Amino acid sequence: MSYDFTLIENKWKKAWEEKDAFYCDTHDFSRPKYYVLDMFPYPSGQGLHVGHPEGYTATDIIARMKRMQGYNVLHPMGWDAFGLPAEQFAIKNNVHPEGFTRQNIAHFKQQIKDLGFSYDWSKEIATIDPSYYKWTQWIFAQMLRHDLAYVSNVPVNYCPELGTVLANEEVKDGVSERGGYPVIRMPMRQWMLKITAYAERLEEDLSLLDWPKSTLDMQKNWIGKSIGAEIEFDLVGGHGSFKVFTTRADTLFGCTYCCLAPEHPLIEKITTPEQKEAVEAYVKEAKSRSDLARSKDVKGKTGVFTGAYAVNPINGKEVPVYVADYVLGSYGSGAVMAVPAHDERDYEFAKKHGLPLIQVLEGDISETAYVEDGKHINSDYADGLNIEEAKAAIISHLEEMGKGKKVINYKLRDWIFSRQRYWGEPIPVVRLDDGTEYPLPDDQLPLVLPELDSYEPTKDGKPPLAKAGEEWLSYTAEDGRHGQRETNTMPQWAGSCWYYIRYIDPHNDKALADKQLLDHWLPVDLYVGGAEHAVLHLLYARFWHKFLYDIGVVSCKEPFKKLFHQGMILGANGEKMSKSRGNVVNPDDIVKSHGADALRLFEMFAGPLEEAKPWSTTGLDGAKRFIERVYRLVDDENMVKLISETNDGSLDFAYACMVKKCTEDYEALAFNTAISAMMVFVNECYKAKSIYKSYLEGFVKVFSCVCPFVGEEMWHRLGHEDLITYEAWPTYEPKHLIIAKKKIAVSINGKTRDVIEMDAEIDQDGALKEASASSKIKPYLEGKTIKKVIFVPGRILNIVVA
RNA sequence: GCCCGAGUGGCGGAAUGGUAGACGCAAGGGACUUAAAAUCCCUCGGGGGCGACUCCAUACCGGUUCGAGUCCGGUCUCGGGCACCA
Repeated sequence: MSYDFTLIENKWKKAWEEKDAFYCDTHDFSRPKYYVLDMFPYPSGQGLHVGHPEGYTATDIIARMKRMQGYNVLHPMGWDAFGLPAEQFAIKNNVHPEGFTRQNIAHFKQQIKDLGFSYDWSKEIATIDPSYYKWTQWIFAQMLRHDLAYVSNVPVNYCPELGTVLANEEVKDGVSERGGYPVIRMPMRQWMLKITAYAERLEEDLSLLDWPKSTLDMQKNWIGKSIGAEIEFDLVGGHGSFKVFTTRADTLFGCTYCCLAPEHPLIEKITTPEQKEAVEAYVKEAKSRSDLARSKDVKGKTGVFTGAYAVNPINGKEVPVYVADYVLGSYGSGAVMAVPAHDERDYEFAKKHGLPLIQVLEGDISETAYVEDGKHINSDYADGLNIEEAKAAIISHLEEMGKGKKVINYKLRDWIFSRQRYWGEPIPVVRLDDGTEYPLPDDQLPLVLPELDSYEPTKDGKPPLAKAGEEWLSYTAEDGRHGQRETNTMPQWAGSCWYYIRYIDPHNDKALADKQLLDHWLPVDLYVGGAEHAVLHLLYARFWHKFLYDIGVVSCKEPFKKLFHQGMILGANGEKMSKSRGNVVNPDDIVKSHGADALRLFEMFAGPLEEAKPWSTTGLDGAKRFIERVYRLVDDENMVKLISETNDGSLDFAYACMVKKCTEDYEALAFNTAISAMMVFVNECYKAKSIYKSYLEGFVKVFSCVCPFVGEEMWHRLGHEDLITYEAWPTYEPKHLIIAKKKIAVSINGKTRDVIEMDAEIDQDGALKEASASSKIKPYLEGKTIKKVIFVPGRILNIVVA
């Protein structure tokens, strides 16, 4: 009977389900906990992609190993189910998006089960369940009560094609991240979350995390902490003052003009009548320009003179005030002091508009601004100082005058949190007739999405929920106050900000989750998902977690202790898989043709987990061939005969190596090398005269983490009634790793000239003696003097001669 | 432009500063078979030599070291992220 993967996989899939094999009793605190989490998928209409099983297999291997190591393992799965594609499907077919979404979830779930992942389905959640989004809404209401949510009429990224506003993070190069549609800037009433209030902690606590360096760097850059100074410039003629932000206060003596952003409130006031027309025209154009147009002419450096002058507080010099759109209204104070000699942008602007340069650091400024460190000149008391010294001197001088101080700025902006869509969590707020925003009391949550006749926005651009009818829209509070319900919904990110919390206690209707359980289970020990979420989801989730920490819901500062990004599975041609390239592989087909175990093994063996790896049909064949080779150990008559209850010692070394390597490599998520160690062991088994049964069992345990179906079948065939799931993780005798004879490389002046087998315990003199006797070494030593000998026990002997 | 990361056989990839190419894929040769598949054995970075051997080789240039794919400095190429953040 050869390897019939379909039979084996169906058999054990059924058995696991019947025995509820992967159920996790979260109340069992008697064993150490391990929480291993996947980024939950958006259940799209296309079903699972071969990219999904990569990360899922990685976490599944860890989950299975940890169970065998005696941990109480929480390994859940759920659905990030609100989202645009379902809404677009609903609009097109005029059906409710929920039906389509539920159908997709069912399909995903079946596909995931077919792949043998050991999820505890009793913990399953979907962000679209009212029992789930009740608590998403609750968190939002709490944020509103804590002044972290507010309404603002801000210039937003509006995407006409999608009919909604997007977060800064959702816009790339001036087009929507999803779909690539043009985005324009226009002012609109929006809900905002004050993520900026957490900027410092979001930056600082990155140091607590075991995350990929690239992701930490990306978050750091996104938060964009920058230490500098705020300096006040008075306007000539008593029109008040404005503040600028600079990280180069040391160059203040080199300031030759100032620049305001087109959005700056002072512009209207200070512009002289002669300049009025030009300034108004410039401001009007600058405001209407999209981000895309702005970013396209970075080189342009346009701007106009306002006619006003400001006083440089350090030396009383009057400098002209310009308005230019290279100054951003939303960063710092929306105004800068320009030092063209030492800032590239100011240099460009000054050259273009004929403004003077004052050099305050030694260096060449004939072609470009000089931005390196150096000695200050033309700077009065700061002459001769370097950048850091000059900064300190000038800032403290400004402080004395009351004209400046040290400040910290962040690039991070508040999060635009409302969307003009139907298929999202309704924002649980009523705008009372007196204009206040009233969060719904807890007992009125969840606020369930109302049924509508159609799902597109209204003709006059209002969100779909505006069509819900007066009965839903009109609201009267218990105290008689009246208002209108909010018709915006939350962005897709909302539900994914806290789902890892809900898995711990998914059916709780009194709280997000029981506090005692949260304290026990958080933080997540290992979180695996795509690098595309390096800033968006992972920053938002950290923000919400910190808020929940502040209001006492959770007791740890960070949600995800260790993070890992799996690399992409590329098409066989090395390009990204996509329908248009025609290189998409469907996992269902592979399960049918090669089996789930082969798919899992192939994806883990193809290369390092974090690297992008091309799909390979022959590689998949190879994976299946290895499984067959493993399976023959318990299936092929001649091999079965070799299995022995007594140990002849022939596999001691190979077994110890395999267990050690696999345990360490699994822990490090280095599955490709762990699998190669298993291959080496299996090759040894084929060479051995007998196979010690207990070694074979240990191997099957390790192997079953990657290939659970065939692993379970082999375990059964080895005579076990119980599932392999909770068997103890294999150990080995450390002494089996010690070998008596080792091959020592002998080199002369660093070049290997011979490899000699020596006693492992041999010392330098002994090794030198053996090496000198070698016919390959002798010629190199004749007539030479040995100047130095380097000996690394068990590895190398290097003889330096001259 | 700035910030990360990566460049190793025909291919995917291994190598605590210590025998470069583990393990696998592909290819070639052989065994078994009426035949095929499967399986098993052998070869498999490049040059030179009948051969024992020998020289070259981890993108490129330099450095540190007894010894560098690995550490340091510079260059090039590719991938990812940010992008007028003062």
